[in-house]
Amino acid sequence: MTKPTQKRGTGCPVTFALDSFGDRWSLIIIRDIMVHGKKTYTAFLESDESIATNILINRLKQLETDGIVKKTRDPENRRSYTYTLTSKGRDLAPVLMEMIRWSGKYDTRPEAMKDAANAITQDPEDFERRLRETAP
Amino acid sequence: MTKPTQKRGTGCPVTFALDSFGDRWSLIIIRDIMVHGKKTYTAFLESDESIATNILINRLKQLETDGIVKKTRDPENRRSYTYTLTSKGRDLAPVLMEMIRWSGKYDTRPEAMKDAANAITQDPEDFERRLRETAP
DNA sequence: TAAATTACTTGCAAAATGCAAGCAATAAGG
DNA sequence: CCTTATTGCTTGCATTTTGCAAGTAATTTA
Repeated sequence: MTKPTQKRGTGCPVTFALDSFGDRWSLIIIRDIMVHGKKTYTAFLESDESIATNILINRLKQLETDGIVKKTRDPENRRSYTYTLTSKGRDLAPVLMEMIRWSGKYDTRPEAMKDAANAITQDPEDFERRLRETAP
Repeated sequence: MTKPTQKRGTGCPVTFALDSFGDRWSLIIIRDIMVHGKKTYTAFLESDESIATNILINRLKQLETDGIVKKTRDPENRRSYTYTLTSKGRDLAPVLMEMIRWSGKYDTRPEAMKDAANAITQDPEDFERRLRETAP
């Protein structure tokens, strides 16, 4: 198994956060759960950014180890697993929201999707509530 | 020169943000400017996380390209340069703050520095104002 | 009972990161 | 001024991480 990113031992909160989810993929997975309501390995694989299978499983394991994601069996289908956020994971909603706001302000590309940023501006509490419910 | 992380072409705001600063080092540099008032190449080199020289210059160039950081000559010392945040860079303050809050809640290590998280809880507006001023 | 689904694993290539050394332009000290 | 120190880099190479393509095992569906 490929090793997850090594953690740095300083007490800095920014470093702690980066060591937990500051890589190219972890927050994409968290977004897929929070924003798109995805729950399964194959659902994560189908996202626009096309993560590789080995990286995906690696990040899922790391997020599970860090207590951000929880893996349970799907009672309906014994070959499927359900990945959900823990409260530690749901508490990343504000981080995600501020990133979305920032991008909404500075992403000038035509393909930029500003809907989420606008929704946050209109009613941030409601947006956060919906993220935490792990929409949709 | 080593190439910076390649950008993904989806319109997703989370992806846009990650492509701008979602690597192991960019936010550490931004933290050093905002939280510790660092301005120079050598000051960044001296941070606890010990970034390599080639990576540092690579990230500074990328942050400059992305309009997050601005590089100017130091009028006092012609061999020195000053790296400062643009307004686009200063607008990352809320992202940094939410990361600090999250770490304040979940970093249980003895070395965890919770001062910043506590300060944010007590007076978030003031904390943000000070970050934007590029304290100290 | 054969084919499809789901969740992975494995091997290898490419890219990013990290380390150590060196270098050029200034500035400071004797 | 002439040597040494400072500042901001660059370069080469080893290590680590990422990415791609293929394959596998346990179900489940047709």
